[in-house]
Amino acid sequence: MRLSRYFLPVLKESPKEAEIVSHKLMLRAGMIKQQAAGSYSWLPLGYRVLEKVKKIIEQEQDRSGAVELLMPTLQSADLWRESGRYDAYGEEMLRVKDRHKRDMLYGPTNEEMITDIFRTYVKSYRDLPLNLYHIQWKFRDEVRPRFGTMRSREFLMKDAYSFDLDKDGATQAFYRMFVAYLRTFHRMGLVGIPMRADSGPIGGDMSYEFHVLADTGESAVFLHADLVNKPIPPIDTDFRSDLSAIFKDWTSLYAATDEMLDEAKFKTDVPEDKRLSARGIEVGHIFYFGTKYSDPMKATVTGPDGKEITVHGGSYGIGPSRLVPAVIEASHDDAGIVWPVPVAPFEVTLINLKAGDADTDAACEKLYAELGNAGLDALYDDRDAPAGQKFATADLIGIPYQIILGPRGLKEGQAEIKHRKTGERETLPLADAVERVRSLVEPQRRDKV
RNA sequence: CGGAGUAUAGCGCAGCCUGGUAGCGCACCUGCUUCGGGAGCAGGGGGUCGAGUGUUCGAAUCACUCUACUCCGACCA
Repeated sequence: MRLSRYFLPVLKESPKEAEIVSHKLMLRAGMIKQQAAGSYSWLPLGYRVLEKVKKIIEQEQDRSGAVELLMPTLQSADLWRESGRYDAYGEEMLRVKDRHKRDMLYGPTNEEMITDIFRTYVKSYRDLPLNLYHIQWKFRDEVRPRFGTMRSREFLMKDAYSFDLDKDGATQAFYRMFVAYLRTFHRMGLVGIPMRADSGPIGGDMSYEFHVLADTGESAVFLHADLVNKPIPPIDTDFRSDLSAIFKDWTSLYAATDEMLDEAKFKTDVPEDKRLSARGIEVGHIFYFGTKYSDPMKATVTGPDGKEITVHGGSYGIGPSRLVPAVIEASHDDAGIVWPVPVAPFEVTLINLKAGDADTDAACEKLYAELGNAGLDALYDDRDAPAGQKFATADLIGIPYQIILGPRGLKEGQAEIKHRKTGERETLPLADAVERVRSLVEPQRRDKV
């Protein structure tokens, strides 16, 4: 992408409505624009990050055996009357009427709709297990949206819904999502820790929240320090096998948010030097809900013995539009965002220090083409602007690597590479620059772990 | 929904108390000079001062009503 032809409205000062660092940086980096309380446009740079986050989620959902589809945002109230939630859901649900005065709603979630799809088509136990998911915009009319896209009213959500014959089957489905989530957050360059959550009226231990550790997180979390660097289940994990050992392994180490904290247990289960108090941002939630929807909505299949079986379900959410600020909260410095490679809008930016100078332009054009040929996501800053401005922009928008080229270096046949995260700079022959960046970027993509 | 604020150019702000027809920085446009960490000089464009009503000879400024947005709290992917 050539910056001169791109749309990147960066701001020197952050608009006053922004309170937390991720919100400020997303506004300053030209990633989002607020349109109303809790409602945002995703500008090109922000949209690229959101798409990368989505892609990783899709890859890991697919790997786990879940199947993607897409359901509408507007739903008929009738479905929600069936489950009883039309009246149970409060003001948070945005209710609208269509031209025929029919009651509609902007979906805050999709359990009813997916259950309707399931009961229409799935009739036999042989079709189970099944896990269907989609990534769609939701709306919850929060009393008080805040922190930018961290807590917006309209938000993007990946929600998966599993269907199984019985609780044992549903438990396996739960484990598959558990493992998929561990992998998903790791792949984004985050530390995502599963924490026992309140499972409400269902009870049991089948409700986990995943929290990203970040100093500015909204909730206090307490965990065993070994969880932070615990290796995730690898890419060749067999999702058709029994994953209970992985689940037990991870959940044997204590981790809880302040709401669920059992201080006595924290102290007895975790040695003192391993007790970690930190802050976390909730980015995912998985839980088993049994027959809560299948029962009233009559989602049943015929069993081997010819009898009708009410299916057991679970649902599994991840908030991509929240993950973007969560990554920023976990990774930034005074100069701006520091993107982990897997979700960076561009992996490398080429900075032409003297746009308009024929030799420098020619050398940059060549480099830019080579970056593309090497399979790198590259942003070429070809603007006619002072060097300082280009450096500041590159740092602000957080591209992991900067290749800096000006007449001075060009005369020596040298280019400079700056590592955004460490600030480290290296000077190397122009001809080696692309390969050097490629070798730095590739292992950090985490697409083969 | 309770409490507290804010609203003046794209962004950040001053002006309001003490009414006299709007200003600063950044951004934007033109020209020249610059060019390795958000450039310099000169010139220029852009605002029914959130909306409505009222008081007044005169309202960004005073009064009332409304709307939007933000913050703290209770609530949430």
